[in-house]
Amino acid sequence: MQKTYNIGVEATIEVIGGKWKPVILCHLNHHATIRTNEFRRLIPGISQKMLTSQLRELEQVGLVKRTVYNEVPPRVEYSLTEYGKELEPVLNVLCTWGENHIEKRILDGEDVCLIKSDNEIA
Amino acid sequence: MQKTYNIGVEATIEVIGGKWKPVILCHLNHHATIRTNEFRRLIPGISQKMLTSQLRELEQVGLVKRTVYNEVPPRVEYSLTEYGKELEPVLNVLCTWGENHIEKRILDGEDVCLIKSDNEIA
DNA sequence: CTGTATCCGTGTGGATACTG
DNA sequence: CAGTATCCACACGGATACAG
Repeated sequence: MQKTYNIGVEATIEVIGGKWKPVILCHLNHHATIRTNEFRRLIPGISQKMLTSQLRELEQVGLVKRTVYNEVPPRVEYSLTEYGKELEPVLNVLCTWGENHIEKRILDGEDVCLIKSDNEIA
Repeated sequence: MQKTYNIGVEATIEVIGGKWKPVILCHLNHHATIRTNEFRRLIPGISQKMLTSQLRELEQVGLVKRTVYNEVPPRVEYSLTEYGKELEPVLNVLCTWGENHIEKRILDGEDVCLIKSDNEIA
């Protein structure tokens, strides 16, 4: 049985939709390589379970690469695959629109803010 | 209490996230104005309930405008607001990435396809 | 440090019937 | 034609505990 889509975005949502995947991918878009615990710091709201399950699914569709180092203590690093890097324009535009939207809401007097613990870590 | 975000995309997802909102917005991005029943034809999978509820939420955040005409039979038209039109780059990139992803999967031998009942209706 | 397993509440979303 | 109101199932996702 054939799976059909009526508009391109349906396929996009199916792959990178949901509450956490876009966030995970955006961080990977900014950092090149991220360890598990770094994710838990970058995304304070996510649970262990969600983090691994979402990463596994992104791995399945070939967007994320998982690298395990046989060390003690164990070390696992995640990064975008070549195919995943094709998401860069998508992720950039999703991020910047959100930043602008937050700006707008601040100007509207809402009590929101953006904590950019993300960039310029090095 | 202040609402905080750690990365811009979190705000984006909060507003246009979910299973249907991106699809609805993409269609509005293509058509300028859409009637309720046209939506139900463009998005065969959506239920009446979901369609109206998602449209209401998009109206709430100021992305979609709802126009009611006092006619018999009743006519309601939806369109993007000025602010909603700022989503255009986001929606375009979401659509085209999905189209390319479907292409890729077809080349990989998967039984999927994109039915473009969407454009060139006129 | 990283990852699994389990339990369980809740929101999302579907089906149906009904109103203006 | 457009929208509301119920009822209800299920998967999403959180909390916790445990394992390699």
